[in-house]
Amino acid sequence: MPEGPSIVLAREAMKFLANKKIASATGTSTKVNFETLPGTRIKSFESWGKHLLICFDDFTLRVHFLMFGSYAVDEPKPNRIPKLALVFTRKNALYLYACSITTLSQPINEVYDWSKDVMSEKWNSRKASLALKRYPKMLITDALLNQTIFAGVGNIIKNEVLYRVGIHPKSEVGQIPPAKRRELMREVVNYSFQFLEWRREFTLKKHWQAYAKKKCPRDKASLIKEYLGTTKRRTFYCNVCQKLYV
DNA sequence: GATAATGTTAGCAT
DNA sequence: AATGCTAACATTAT
Repeated sequence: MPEGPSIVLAREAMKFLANKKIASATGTSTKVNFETLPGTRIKSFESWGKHLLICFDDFTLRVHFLMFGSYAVDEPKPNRIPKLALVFTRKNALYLYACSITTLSQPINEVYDWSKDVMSEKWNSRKASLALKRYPKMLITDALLNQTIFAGVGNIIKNEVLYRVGIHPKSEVGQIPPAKRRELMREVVNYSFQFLEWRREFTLKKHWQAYAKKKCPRDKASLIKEYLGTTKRRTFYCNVCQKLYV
């Protein structure tokens, strides 16, 4: 459930629950003030990168699904204990599972820079480029996963984007030529929105070219699978199609 | 049934 | 002090 586009889908799926009065709030989260919720209404659902934001009048619940988190609308998942269960009416409810929830007391516009979210209409690739300039030795495989630069990009998007633009994951950010860097910036957003549409149609996997693949679709050679970067994440790449800039 | 995976961070070690 | 690494968390498909 975790990458940015999936959070956008979650936000869309929950949208209709805004402005409904909460009848009960329960769950195992240790960071939620359950007793303050009944009687109130969710103002809106927002998202920033991989954060799902449940906005109330004067606070916001920030939900992060990490690797395995999930949600259910109206019908709870059987045999699962939610971190947060919001029941609105006999029919309508929201259940959040295996996620991390925190409460933000500041207005979200003071907390979040929307221009860093690749799924936001306020996304600003120029700012991301400037951020990359500040860390010229950083590997591109790490830079793409850096949520302060590319909020919402996860390991699938990272692998697919690098393959599609032909950049080797071990390339140093500062060595990528400007034209290539611009192409990368374009593809990050382009693929993320394709991800959104393909996931909506349940065909995301079908469109993977590199992620979890064994053969390069262009070269027919083997893709290399290696655990790269500071967080040692699964990385799939083709030594023929993807150019190493060092 | 073991394994590994779409992610992040607290806490310990250097 | 600052940096860096590991363990921990949690669920599901293969």
